[in-house]
Amino acid sequence: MSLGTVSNVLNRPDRVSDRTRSKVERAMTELGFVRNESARQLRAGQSRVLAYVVLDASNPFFTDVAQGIELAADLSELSLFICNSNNSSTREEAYLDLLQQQRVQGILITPVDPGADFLNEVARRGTPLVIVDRVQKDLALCSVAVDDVLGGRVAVEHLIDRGHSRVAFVGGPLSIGQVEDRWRGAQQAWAEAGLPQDALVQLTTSALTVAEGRGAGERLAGMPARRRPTAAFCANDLVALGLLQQTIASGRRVPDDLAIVGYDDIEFASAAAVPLTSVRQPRQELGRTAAELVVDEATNPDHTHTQVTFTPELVARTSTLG
Amino acid sequence: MSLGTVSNVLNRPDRVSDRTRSKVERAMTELGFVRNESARQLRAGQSRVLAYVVLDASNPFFTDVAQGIELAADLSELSLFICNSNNSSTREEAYLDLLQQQRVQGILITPVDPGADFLNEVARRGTPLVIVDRVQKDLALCSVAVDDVLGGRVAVEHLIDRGHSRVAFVGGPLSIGQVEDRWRGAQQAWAEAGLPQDALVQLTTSALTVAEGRGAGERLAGMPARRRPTAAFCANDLVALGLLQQTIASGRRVPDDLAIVGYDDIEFASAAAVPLTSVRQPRQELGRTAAELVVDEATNPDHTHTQVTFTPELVARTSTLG
DNA sequence: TTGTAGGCGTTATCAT
DNA sequence: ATGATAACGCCTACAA
Repeated sequence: MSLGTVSNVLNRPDRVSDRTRSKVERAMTELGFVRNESARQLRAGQSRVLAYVVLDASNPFFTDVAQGIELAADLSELSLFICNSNNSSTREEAYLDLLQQQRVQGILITPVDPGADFLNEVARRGTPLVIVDRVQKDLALCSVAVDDVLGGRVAVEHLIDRGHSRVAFVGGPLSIGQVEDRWRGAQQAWAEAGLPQDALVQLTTSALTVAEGRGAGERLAGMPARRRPTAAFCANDLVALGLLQQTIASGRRVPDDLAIVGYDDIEFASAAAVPLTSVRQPRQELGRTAAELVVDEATNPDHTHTQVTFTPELVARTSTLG
Repeated sequence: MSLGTVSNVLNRPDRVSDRTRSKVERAMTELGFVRNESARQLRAGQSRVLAYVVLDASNPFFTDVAQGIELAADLSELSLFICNSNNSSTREEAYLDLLQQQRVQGILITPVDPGADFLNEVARRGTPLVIVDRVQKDLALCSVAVDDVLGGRVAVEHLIDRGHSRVAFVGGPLSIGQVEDRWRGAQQAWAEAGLPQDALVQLTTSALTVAEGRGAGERLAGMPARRRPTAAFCANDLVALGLLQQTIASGRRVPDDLAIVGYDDIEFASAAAVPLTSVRQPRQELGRTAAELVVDEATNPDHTHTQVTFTPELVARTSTLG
């Protein structure tokens, strides 16, 4: 019995006699043999792993996207590793290096900065990479995104429809592309309605978290009543939930004293103190599509880079409807 | 210029003359060279990666645990891969196989079934493994957990203190160890207060999700008023939020018509329709401690298996205090 | 059916 | 300062 035979037991069991095979198998379990994936991969040249480098693993929006990716990965019999960059460029780049070195089949990423050079660099070096939740301007990469400018528009148009003429945009930092787009959309809708520019107030937060939303609520409450907005459009649901919570806790009412629109329509939005009006993105589909694109890029020689854009949709609930 | 020199540029740059070194480095970036981690690892025998196999990536409780793990992993300069078993034993086992084969430094896992043989098997085969959020009965493994029986007790004691004498336990399936423990704790507190056994009603759900919580709310509402509990203790916050939402949506009031206690104290608990009383677990610390234990097991030859148990703490809010 | 040999990319040792 | 070489574990073509 030789080395090659053992390998055959693993890879072409039919070529091995029953007796030899069972003998080998017994030995394996007894000795606790575990295939060395590094060696296999070194020989094979590629792995059966996808990775999703996510901006914030604790934001339910991204875990839903991840679930969509998993769905598609399962169909292609690939495993998914989730890597949390936690909004840090440094961490993000470290993960990208590691994943390339591991020769994963493909990388999905919601990047801190979609303009960063090293993203294109990854693809140039041969690892398929798809941008999730951001459009890529230059067309050197695949991307799957939702039209955030449009999302910002529909949110603010809804508030205008409800009669609000003094509105706050709550979110930040603006260096986050998603935030900037939503803000731009908000401004467009505002301008088109012919409302005075200074009646759309920007309340910048330093992160898109519940805690920052609460803080914004305090700042809002501190404004003189005359200048105080009667409605707020938040850059995501976490901020909106924080704002909602702070507003109610301080004795003001939603939507009577302050109407609130969120963004993402995470599951908790409808379970909030006051069910939250929000701009829904097709989260799972975003993930599924992105995964299909990496797989295509990894396996189809005729792959062409594709930019998919989904359309967001306003879901109106009590927080604006009273 | 030979192969060995190139390797030296990468690993001991000081042994290479400046001219050669820069020449090699230039070539590398031009050609888009990427180190092959498989080959490195094959030679080195081990990797700089930890993995956390999590039960449900979309439950904020687990993402907070993961954040704790990341914190500790960073300190040891290890990367963390998050793998979502999504409550499936099959997926869980597939991930475990893959990770062992990849020779990761260590595995952290919140298992579907902490009694499963293959968990011990992993450790026996040489990959350090720590159980997170479950105690391990036999002491062959490290584990970090919270005393869920105690958690169940304090939750129900709190409700008894508030004067409730007919309480529902909402959660399931009971095959989930955490659920069973919390239910046991609830029963103990109930018995010790001398209350009639059948006044502690069990409302079983098929999963610990918001949707299941809503469903339980409907069943609760359907009970005849005489027998209907005046309070509910939910096996986790997701269920509690669903129940809360359904209760309010159907026009009943919390806590007047129904008091609710959740479990985990996730961030959304305090932002809920009615701020949720919940049993807090030290989530980040759970993760941090677990990571420290795997690292110890991986690096310290004198490592001894340790079972760490944390104590939960009741956080009383409006959903029980009115 | 079973055994043998070469090579995947990297690193460390040893010799130049 | 640089170059040659063996070894890590696995897989596969080929030989016996």
